[in-house]
Amino acid sequence: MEIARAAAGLFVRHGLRATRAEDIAHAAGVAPRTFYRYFASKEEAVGPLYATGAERWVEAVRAAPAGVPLPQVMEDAVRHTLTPGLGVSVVSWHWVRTLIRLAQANPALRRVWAEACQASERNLAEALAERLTAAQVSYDADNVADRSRLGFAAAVASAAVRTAMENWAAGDGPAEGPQGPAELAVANLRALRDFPWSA
Amino acid sequence: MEIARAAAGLFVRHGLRATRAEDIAHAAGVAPRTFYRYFASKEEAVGPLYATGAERWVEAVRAAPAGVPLPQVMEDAVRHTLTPGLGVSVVSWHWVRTLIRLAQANPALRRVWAEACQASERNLAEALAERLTAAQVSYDADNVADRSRLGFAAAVASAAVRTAMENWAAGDGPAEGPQGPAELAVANLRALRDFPWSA
DNA sequence: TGCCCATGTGGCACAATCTGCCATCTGGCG
DNA sequence: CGCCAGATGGCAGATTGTGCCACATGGGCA
Repeated sequence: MEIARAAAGLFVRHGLRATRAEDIAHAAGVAPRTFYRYFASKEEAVGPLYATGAERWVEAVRAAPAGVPLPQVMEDAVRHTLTPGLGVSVVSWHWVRTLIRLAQANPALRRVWAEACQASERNLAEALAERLTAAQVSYDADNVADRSRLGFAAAVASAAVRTAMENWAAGDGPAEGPQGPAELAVANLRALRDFPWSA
Repeated sequence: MEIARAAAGLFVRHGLRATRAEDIAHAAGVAPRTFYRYFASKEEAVGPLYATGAERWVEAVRAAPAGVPLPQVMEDAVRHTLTPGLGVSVVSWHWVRTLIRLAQANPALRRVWAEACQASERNLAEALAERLTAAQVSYDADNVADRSRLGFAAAVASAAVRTAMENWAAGDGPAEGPQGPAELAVANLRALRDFPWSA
């Protein structure tokens, strides 16, 4: 989204406080009224930026063949999405880190980040449900306990990636190697080796 | 917080859209200016309501003796906090369910809920770090991988409770028994029996 | 007692944020 | 061409959010 990039640029350059919604609209080449058709507030404008990475990850999980075991699927998806140069261009990682730090520093932005994470979590839950039915595992969408278990599995997997991103962004380490977000996330997933994903 | 209760009442009675920040302030017996000293927006006003339950849970974890194994600690804390009549009065559970549903229905409120959950997650991470050092487990707060693992553990435990609450609130089941939030959360925690909480 | 100061509160003005309503433009389609 | 659906922009106005100052309260101290 063009507006989102304009907003991110202004937030980073001039600070969140100093940039008005009108400024973002102007920078993106649209009228203020149009801006408010897409976003309810200036903070929300960067939401799509937070969301795209997560969406790509869930997409990768969704696209995996049904035969591969789920832990393997998620690990592959993580490497595919979070390794610089594969999913996202190398320079973008600087922006990602800056934006996540911005979110940690500002309550309003932190809410946007938190909501983006939970949105992708719901998205992942849907993907997992599809995999379960495709694998002919008994799953009753109307059963509270079943839904709760599935939602929890999605939350756990999402958290593996989210906390990896947050901790990487908080430090100064490189985006590649064992300190990079991809390997941190994989380490988290490995800690779940015995997690009963489908039971 | 008195203001939070007033806000919740108005949100439920008249809807989020129809209640202005000024109305909340008036209902709580304070001036609009005072309202904005405590909350940056009318949606934030119910934040404390979302936060208190989570805080009580983390507090229970923090207060547990160092000798008890962590899974047991968290399970006890869940039962203590989420069983109607113990931590929260029976009638309050109706309010809790209503407020969580409100959050699911409204983007702005959903962000507040999401942020409250992540705040309690950070809180729990701190509590876990204290437990680790108290138990003399090697833990390096300056090491990215160590911090990531700890943050992930906190996220997983938080998610167990959060998803239980969300799924319970979304349905019509009772607040007690195997379909209640306490047992749903315990079931989630049980799925983590092999999780390496401190490694 | 009188003074000072920290803290919480209210009033006022004003900037900024949203939103409803309508006008305009654009592209597809019969 | 005439028409329509969807996206955009302008404008007015309600609502939200904030800086600044004033006032009240209560606690410590000479």
